[in-house]
Amino acid sequence: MRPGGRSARVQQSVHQAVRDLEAERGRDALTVPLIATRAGVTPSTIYRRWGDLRELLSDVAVERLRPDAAPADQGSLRADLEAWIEQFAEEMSSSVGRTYIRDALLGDPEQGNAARCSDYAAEQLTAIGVRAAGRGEAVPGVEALLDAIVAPLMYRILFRPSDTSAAYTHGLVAAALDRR
Amino acid sequence: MRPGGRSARVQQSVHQAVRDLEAERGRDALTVPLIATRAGVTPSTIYRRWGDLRELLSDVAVERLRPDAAPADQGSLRADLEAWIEQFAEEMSSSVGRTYIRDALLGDPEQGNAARCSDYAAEQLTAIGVRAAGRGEAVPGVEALLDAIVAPLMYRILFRPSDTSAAYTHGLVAAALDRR
DNA sequence: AGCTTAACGCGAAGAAATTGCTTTTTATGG
DNA sequence: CCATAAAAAGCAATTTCTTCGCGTTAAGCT
Repeated sequence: MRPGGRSARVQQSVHQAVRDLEAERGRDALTVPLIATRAGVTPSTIYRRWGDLRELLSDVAVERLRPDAAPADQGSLRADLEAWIEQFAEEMSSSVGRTYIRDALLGDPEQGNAARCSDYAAEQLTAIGVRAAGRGEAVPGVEALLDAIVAPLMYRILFRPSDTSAAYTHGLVAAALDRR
Repeated sequence: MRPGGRSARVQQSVHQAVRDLEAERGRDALTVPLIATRAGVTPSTIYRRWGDLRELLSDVAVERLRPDAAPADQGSLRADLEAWIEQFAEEMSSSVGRTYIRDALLGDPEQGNAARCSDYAAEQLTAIGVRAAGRGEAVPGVEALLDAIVAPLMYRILFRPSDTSAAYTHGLVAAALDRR
């Protein structure tokens, strides 16, 4: 592996080309030759590095799913969770959000990219949990929060076009915190 | 749409070809022309009917994910749920199971096939619930069961290569039933 | 039975994927 | 600091897949 120099430039310009073309022509119009041309690279370079279009899109999708800020402090564990999951739901259930999730899941035989998505959520929840513990609040484990809050939401988004409103997500938070 | 006659035969032979070739050469070796030849059909027929390989694989995957029997009666709601989710987890977390889930999810812009997967689980849970209600047991709603039992399991399978053992799934059942 | 038209077959044209070979460039060790 | 081994990218030819127009077949309907 060569992390720097030309390789880095190629990766960057290819990723940028994907983002640009996605915005310009829509995701379904993306092809490897098209991306390669825009990035100033030959198609074989992309095929050799990423394998196929799906894996490339998967990489780009994971980057876009990375949270850009720490979860906001609302003063209490419950409020922090409610605010975070509400925003999370909004992003993920949108048309683009769903597409990114699916892309991240698909082009990824080794499950690595999907795991990174879950790690992002876990990191955010951990930050919320640490802050709450600092306040002296009782905090469920991250696993429990993933199971009770993130998983039901993602299941709905992926499998069932159904309610993902704040009313619903807040209910998930309540169920997670009010458990015996 | 023409459900019968030649169309039905084509669909059947194409689906059969997918299953056969999948077993013979592995899923990654599948291509539209290969499937078409095996099915005794021209490639353009497949492209016209299914659009692309992903949608075809999605259709086949959903069929294979359809439960083949009603959930077994273990004498109580808790035991029924435990037995059902345990078997469900075993099937879904296997290598083939995960592949089918991903295929069903991916080749499906309209979300129809993914929804059918969820419907299968909902049907099974409903059957268990109706039986338990007949015994006079208190039964959570299907939505609650999906959120509390199915969703966490599927999230783990899709996003995090982690524990999906009976110990874990039975814990999900306990959490679902012991909720206030 | 006859009619309409959805669905399939065929073949050509165009686009994308794969691969061997060459060239460039990075990282390392003298 | 240069030499060198090897990784990564470029190039081009080949193979394979995809799309599309047009003719043919056969469901479904009256």
